[in-house]
Amino acid sequence: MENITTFLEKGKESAHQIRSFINERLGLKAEDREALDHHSWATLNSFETVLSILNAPDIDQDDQVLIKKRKFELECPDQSKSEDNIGGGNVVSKERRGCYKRRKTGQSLILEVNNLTDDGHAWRKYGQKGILNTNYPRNYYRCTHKNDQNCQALKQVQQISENPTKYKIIYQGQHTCKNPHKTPSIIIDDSLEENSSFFLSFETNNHLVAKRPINPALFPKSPFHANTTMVKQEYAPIKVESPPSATTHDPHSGATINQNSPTSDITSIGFPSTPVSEQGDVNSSLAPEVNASTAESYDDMDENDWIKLLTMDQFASLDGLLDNL
DNA sequence: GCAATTTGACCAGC
DNA sequence: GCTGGTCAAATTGC
Repeated sequence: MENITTFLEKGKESAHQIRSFINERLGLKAEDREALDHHSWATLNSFETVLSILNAPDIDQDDQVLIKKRKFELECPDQSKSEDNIGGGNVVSKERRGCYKRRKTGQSLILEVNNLTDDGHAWRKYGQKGILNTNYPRNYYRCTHKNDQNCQALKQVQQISENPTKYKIIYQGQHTCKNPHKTPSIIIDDSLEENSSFFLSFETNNHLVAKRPINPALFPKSPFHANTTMVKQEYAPIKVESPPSATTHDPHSGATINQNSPTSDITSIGFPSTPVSEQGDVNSSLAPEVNASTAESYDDMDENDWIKLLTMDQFASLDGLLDNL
């Protein structure tokens, strides 16, 4: 870890020097200077981002979680395993109600989509909650394989008050389950990408990962790019209160579902500047256009993988700029 | 009958 | 005390 940090610090410093060098030694036109500013900022920001993640006080937080977990286990024996051996009756079950470990906001991925479709995983709804200052309830999902494979992935889906045709999806935790029946990837309609904006957010505890929209081309193979043929209506069971003009009634579940299109049109994936609980809707107006790509599995990619891509892309951009000078 | 969803209650964190 | 996340009994659908 220390080596990584050292290398990143050096890379950051080098990027800074390159920027200074170009700025001072070369007579740039205003537009070139602007481009240089943009790319150098992005490059430096990438280093800052990675460093901030690596330097996050994870160990301390993990320790705290561990302590709380132990306390929880003492007071509330593991519910999934002890359901049958703690006295067994409804009375005991009721007494244990609410005895759980509430998750602290860990790393989360925030998406803003036009439609709700399959993201390649099976989810089971476990709650719905009205949220203050919002017109629509927030739906809570956990991985279907939570019990059989102890998969800890969670997902929240909420229709955006200001723009009811869109939904904010928050993914928390990573899938540890193996589900051969599900194809990975989030689906996006190529046809809409031209005018779409992407924001991607990986949040850590109290940690701002980035403050600025990123180029979606950074994620040429991201799960947010896919073709439209893989779409499956995953969310039919979700009771969402869409505007009358854009909704229909699902005969299967009785739920109201969005009818805009069968695709999952991700319009923004954000780097919010505030924690999940505080941030408003993700601003998509600043992001550049999106290039379409094909669907692939990115289940294996974690936050650092994306950041590597991000960093590499910024270097490539800077490289291209230098070539043109 | 089983699995998934609904929904009121409970509790942690702020 | 309020808000949001989770639990679990009840309900619904296949």
